[in-house]
Amino acid sequence: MGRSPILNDKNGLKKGPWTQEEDAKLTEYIRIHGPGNWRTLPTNAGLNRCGKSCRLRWTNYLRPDIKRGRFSFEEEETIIQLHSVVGNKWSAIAARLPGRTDNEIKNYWNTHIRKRLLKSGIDPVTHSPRLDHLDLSSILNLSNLLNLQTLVNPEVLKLATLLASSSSNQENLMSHMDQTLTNHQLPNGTSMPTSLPSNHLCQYPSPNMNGQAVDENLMPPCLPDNHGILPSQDFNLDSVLSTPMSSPTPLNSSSTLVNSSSSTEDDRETYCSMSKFEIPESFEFDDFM
DNA sequence: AAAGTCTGCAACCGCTTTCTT
DNA sequence: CAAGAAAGCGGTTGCAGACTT
Repeated sequence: MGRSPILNDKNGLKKGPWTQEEDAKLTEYIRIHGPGNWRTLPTNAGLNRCGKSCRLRWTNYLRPDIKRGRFSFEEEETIIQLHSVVGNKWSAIAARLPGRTDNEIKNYWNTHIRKRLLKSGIDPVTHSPRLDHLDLSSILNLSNLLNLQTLVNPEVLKLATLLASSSSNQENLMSHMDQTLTNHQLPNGTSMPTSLPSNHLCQYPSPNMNGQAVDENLMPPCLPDNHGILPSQDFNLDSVLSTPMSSPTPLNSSSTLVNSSSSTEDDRETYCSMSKFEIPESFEFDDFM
């Protein structure tokens, strides 16, 4: 694993993977002088590296408080939950996971969690179910797992059931579901946008309330605008975010709703995370950041 | 067994924010 | 207050090893 073999930049500074000798020099120097002043550190420590590279090596790898190895279930839960609130703010997430670096969390997200969410039919950007990426049996599974009766119009689920048991025309169904959702009053009192892109059925209220198709790449990272996540009055985000996670953090637990017989272990974990984390209506993203 | 492909992750890049003078 | 330096951050790259054909 790692980077290209030894390369030198135009200033003659070494790039690429660190050797044990370099690690030892850096560690020893910081042990004596402490971290900081990264510009002069390489010279003082006898390293032919740029300060930035030294800082990165220290913060991401050599720091003594870094926890290495597999992410625990609780850590993974926390990452998913926090990501649903702050998006790709890896440093903010890392601040709540003692011993984990933002880089490590980012990598873990991109290589493990993101894929698993996609596989489970959940959009890793919005944390909403993606009906366009699910077969209908998955939709039904998903609704059971998430206790989605509160999120999705029962008629939609009924339609999905019907279609799952027959081979009806899927396009017609989606069109019908669209219309159904449009008329559906949301549990928090708001209404569906008048025209919702059919491929974003569960992201309501839609990020684009004008009813135009929404390019998910242009969407902001999952702001707490109820993209399929409903507010909970008794949820206190501050208490969650201000508490570094040293033990399992039971948020707003509804994990008992998870149907243990209807999905894989991985899927259950993912759905469990999705169902446990709820955002208060009064949540202010700016305050958190 | 060899070749090709996929995966994981350390490290780099470049932009933004914060600090210092 | 402005400018430059330092630090922070998120996105991306590219290699080694694992896996598949």
